[in-house]
Amino acid sequence: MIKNDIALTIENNSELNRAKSLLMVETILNALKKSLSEDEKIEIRGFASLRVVSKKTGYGRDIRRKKQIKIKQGKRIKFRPGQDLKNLSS
Amino acid sequence: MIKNDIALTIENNSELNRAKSLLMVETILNALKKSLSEDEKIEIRGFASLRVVSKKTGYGRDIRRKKQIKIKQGKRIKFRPGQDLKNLSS
DNA sequence: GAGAGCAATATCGTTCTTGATCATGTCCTT
DNA sequence: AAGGACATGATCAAGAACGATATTGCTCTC
Repeated sequence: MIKNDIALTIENNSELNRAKSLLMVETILNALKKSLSEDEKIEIRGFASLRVVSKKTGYGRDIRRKKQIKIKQGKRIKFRPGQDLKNLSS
Repeated sequence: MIKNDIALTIENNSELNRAKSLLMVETILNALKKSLSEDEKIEIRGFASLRVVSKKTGYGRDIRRKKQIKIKQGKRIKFRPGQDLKNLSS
């Protein structure tokens, strides 16, 4: 399933046309991104929760040269499946 | 950010009222769940991708009794942040 | 439909998640 | 506003993911 399919789902279940549906998908995604960028957690009961956690790993590996390389510290997005997703994937 | 906030985002960016917006969120989530339950992968460029992978770990741990316990094999949902999410969390 | 733009893959050592479960905290519905 | 429902945290060890990068393959845009 790709982004267009999601827009199609919106189109089929609302009074919005295709273009507006696609715009709607973008709007929602941007809202989610913004929420995460502001260090908020996203919690969608029954589906999943997303949260930003800090990375601790400070190394990596250069495959070609086969040696360790330094990695800049940063953050990571943690995804936790909710109850419904756990059921379908158990 | 929680589910109601997402519905609010829809309400503010479409001709849908609150109830329809909430219904829209459920519709989309159900489409995503169904997609995953059918072993499809979800790929939203610039945001993230979700895919179902089979679990390999076959053990667990009972904290109270402090001993290993068997775990039934099943599936797991893997989340991979897309470019935009990587940027905001780097 | 073609070209451009991301995602997928392989690699390997260290860090981190997975898994069950109860208690607690947070959210949603009545 | 309160109660019911669901997420969170703690716990431990072993197996899996993470990280960079270039190439390949799929997706999106025009």
